[in-house]
Amino acid sequence: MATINDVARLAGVSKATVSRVINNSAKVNEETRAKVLYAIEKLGFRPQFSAKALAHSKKQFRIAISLSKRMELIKDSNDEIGQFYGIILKEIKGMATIYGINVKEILLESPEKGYDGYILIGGDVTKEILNNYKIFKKPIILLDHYILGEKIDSISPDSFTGAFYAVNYLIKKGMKHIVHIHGPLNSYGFKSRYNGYTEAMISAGLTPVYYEYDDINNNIDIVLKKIIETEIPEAIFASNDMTAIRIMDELKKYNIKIPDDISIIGFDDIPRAKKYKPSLTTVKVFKQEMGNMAFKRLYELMLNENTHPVRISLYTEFVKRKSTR
Amino acid sequence: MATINDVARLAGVSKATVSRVINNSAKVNEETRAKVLYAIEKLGFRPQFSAKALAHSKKQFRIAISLSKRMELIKDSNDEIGQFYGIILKEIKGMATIYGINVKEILLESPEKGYDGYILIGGDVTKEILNNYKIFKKPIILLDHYILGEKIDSISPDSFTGAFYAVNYLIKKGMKHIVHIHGPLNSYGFKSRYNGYTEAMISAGLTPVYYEYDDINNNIDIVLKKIIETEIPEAIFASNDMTAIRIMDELKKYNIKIPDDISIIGFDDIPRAKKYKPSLTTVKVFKQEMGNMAFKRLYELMLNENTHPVRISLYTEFVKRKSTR
DNA sequence: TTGTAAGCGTTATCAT
DNA sequence: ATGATAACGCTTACAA
Repeated sequence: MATINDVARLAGVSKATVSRVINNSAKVNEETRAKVLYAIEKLGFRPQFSAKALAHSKKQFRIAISLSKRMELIKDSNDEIGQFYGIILKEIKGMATIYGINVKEILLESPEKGYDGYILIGGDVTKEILNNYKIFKKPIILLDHYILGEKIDSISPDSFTGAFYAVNYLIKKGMKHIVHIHGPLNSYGFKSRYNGYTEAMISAGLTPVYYEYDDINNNIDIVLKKIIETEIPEAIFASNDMTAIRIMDELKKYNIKIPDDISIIGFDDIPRAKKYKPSLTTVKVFKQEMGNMAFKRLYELMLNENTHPVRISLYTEFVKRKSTR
Repeated sequence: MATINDVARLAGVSKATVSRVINNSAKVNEETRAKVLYAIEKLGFRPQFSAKALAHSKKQFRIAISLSKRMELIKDSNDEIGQFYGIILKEIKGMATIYGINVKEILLESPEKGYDGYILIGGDVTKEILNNYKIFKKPIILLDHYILGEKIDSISPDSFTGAFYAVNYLIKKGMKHIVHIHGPLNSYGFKSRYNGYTEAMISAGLTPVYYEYDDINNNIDIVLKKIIETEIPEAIFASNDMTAIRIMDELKKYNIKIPDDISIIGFDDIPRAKKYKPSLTTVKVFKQEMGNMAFKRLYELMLNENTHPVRISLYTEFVKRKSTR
């Protein structure tokens, strides 16, 4: 277990010098550098991240969190943002405080230079937007999103598995006519839930039925009308809890009983899901943990640790409540 | 940025006591505990992982790495294990040395109690085997594997995307008749590559053609014969480099020219891929980084940090060499 | 250009 | 039951 001290001793220099060599943080005589490099090689030394991080802990980093225009729009009409991204945001800011790091919220569509790292939130990030951040040459995290082909660190819930098991729950209850109402599929999360639903249906020999719902126009009444006009399905699996709740609101107008006439499942487990009558069966997304991991990962990257980009999926949890049989 | 010192000061105790409260590591008077808890709450204190890890760095952990019987079997007939898992293993052991942690290799099928953490390697881990490890109640990492429905930390390459882009490369070259030779699909990695291939083919309007290859019986000659008997495809995408190399060996016997008559793509980028004539076009899996991440994640878990289980996928990289047009 | 030494936030040993 | 203090491995003023 070679430490910087061992290297220093073998190379016959001080550990400060070793540190300088490792980090290229100051001029070092070529001969000295060679000696140090040799010792590092010889001992198989690799700096320990914890020690590095600790020593850095008073360093003043600045990070930016980017939220899209669309979120700002929706924010006014309902509390979707607060119930989901709000929790994530709070965690990130909390972690930042602990680590003594400055956080600024900026508009996703207007990238601002000058931060040590960026967390881009939600499914509105496109390749084009991303490119405008890449040019800053600073670490970037996609939170609750992923873009195929982009080697950018990404943190998201395991939507596929979550959806798969939720729909399977309905199937095991003997239901066959299960429809999926989903948000825009350019959002990776929605797309994965869509895929999870599809996979569950197909492998059970059932026919998937999809309806798209646009949360900006909030056209759930129209969508639902269309669904009901043909036949009331046994269950609806919605892309997220907000949508599920709106569906239930609408269903009440038609005097359709939940869960007796129809079962509803959402996704996210926002606080409201539990309070609503009937309480909403859903797939819990670990929002706080997502925020935490996003922060930690960004912190690692800012300290140049483990820089190979990764995609992190957090396991979800099926939560049975009153909206399903 | 509250530290343990701030908490101690506010609670009017020493930081040693605060530490005892946080970790439940020793008896603490109920009143004192209450004061400390209050201070923690008030200040929003959360211990900093780096500091914790550093302080723990002399603690003697013991971890086990489990390799399957099948790997032992294959190991004799070729160097597949060394070329792929060998690199991963080496990295894990290297990290362990740095962290002063003891590593023992054990047989996957014979779980041994008494370690502080386990890394289970490869696609041979079944739910049943996993259960025998779970009862130890110690952190477990699945390396290069994932089991649907099991909430166990998992590290693997992003095989789907890797395969998708590799096959797309061939498609863009104008090829239409591309077959996939894959290993056992209970291995998550093989399954994902299979899915990536399928997705690429289907979305290009092409028909996927699959052949399974069993690396224990090493029946590549039979498989290849079957393929050629009908028609020589324009390209073969193999589940991994070892298989691709065997295919090329076999192809030479038929005097079929690579890449003129047929293009070959593998997966993994094992050292041999580069040396082989013709050098093998492949998808690079970051083996060392995988080992590194597996170790780090296990270490976190052993220190009770960030315990929510996650799936980590490492981005891959397409490497164009001479075996493709 | 290099070395000395303080300091980062925890844990753990040893007193009390 | 609690406190004082050394130690963990590294970075970074400040000195030389």
